[in-house]
Amino acid sequence: MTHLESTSLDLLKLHGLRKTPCRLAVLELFFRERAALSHQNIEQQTQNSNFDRVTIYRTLTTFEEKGILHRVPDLEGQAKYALCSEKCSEHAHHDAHVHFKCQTCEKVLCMEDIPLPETAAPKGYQVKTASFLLEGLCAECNG
Amino acid sequence: MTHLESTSLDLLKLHGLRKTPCRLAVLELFFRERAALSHQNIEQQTQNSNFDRVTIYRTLTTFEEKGILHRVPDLEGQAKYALCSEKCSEHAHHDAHVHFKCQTCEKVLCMEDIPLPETAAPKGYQVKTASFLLEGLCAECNG
DNA sequence: ATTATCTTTGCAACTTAGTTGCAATATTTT
DNA sequence: AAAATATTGCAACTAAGTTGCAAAGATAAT
Ligand SMILES: [Mn+2]
Ligand SMILES: [Mn+2]
Ligand SMILES: [Zn+2]
Ligand SMILES: [Zn+2]
Repeated sequence: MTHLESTSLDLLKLHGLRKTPCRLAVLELFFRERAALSHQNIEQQTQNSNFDRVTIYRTLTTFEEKGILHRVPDLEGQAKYALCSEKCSEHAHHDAHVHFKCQTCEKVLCMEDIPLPETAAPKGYQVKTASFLLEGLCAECNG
Repeated sequence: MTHLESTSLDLLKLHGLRKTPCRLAVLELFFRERAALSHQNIEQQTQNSNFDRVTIYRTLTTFEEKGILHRVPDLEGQAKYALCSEKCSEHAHHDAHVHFKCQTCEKVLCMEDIPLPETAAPKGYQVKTASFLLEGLCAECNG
């Protein structure tokens, strides 16, 4: 059993989810890639396993509910997901960090270290959540 | 000719676009509502005119290209559009402001007065554009 | 190890968003 | 009024996402 396999297994147990090939494969994929992934990305990168598209959709939804993955703001296009920090749970997500999308390699990355900038809410408005997406060139593509 | 009609007409002329019922209706709708609108919103709010869905899609695309409308980051769900400031043109958009989505009335608003917060780009990364979406209760719904 | 219970999967069918080609129509220019 | 050009509507298509349900699989109890 590889390292990623056992980490993934632990994560499933921790959240009371059954160990299934699709769930393990999806988790391992997220651990290997360190970027946000769309349903389509996952389908392509697990082609040989031939999981049903619906199963992958359901896996993503389940993981989001449990606090294993969070949705990442990818304007235009499909929903993307990324691994949550340990703070997240079934009850609440705590993924208030900046995200970065590279215009060259298209990767979307969580900048866990960059907190969301403080926001001057206009008077009368009550801000509950915020999301901040930067776009440009990632370290790799910037050269 | 109402005020909105003539404003809309001017805008079409200014961008070298022909005056058509669909384009006028869509522009007037944007001037009346002051919120971002999706294709679906527009289709519903112009039902009696019975414009073809495809025509509405093309109208939105054209307006975006010309710098009349800009896309608004609405995570999940369909693309939304809002009126651009006068600075925008065929050649470049200049809509770097904060957007606000009300969790109650679902309206998405341009906060033209709130500029984007300065962003500490992580080293190695080159930031080119950014988008900041606040969510919560709008002034109306906050009561 | 077998069985019972409860979860997850795969399939088929459906919905909604968005795109493309093309002929008919409307708008602008001459 | 006719010619030139831009826009529309239709039909057909692709892609994303959802739902119901029966069969298969995982875990827990015996
Ligand atoms: Mn993230
Ligand atoms: Mn705006
Ligand atoms: Zn890159
Ligand atoms: Zn509101």
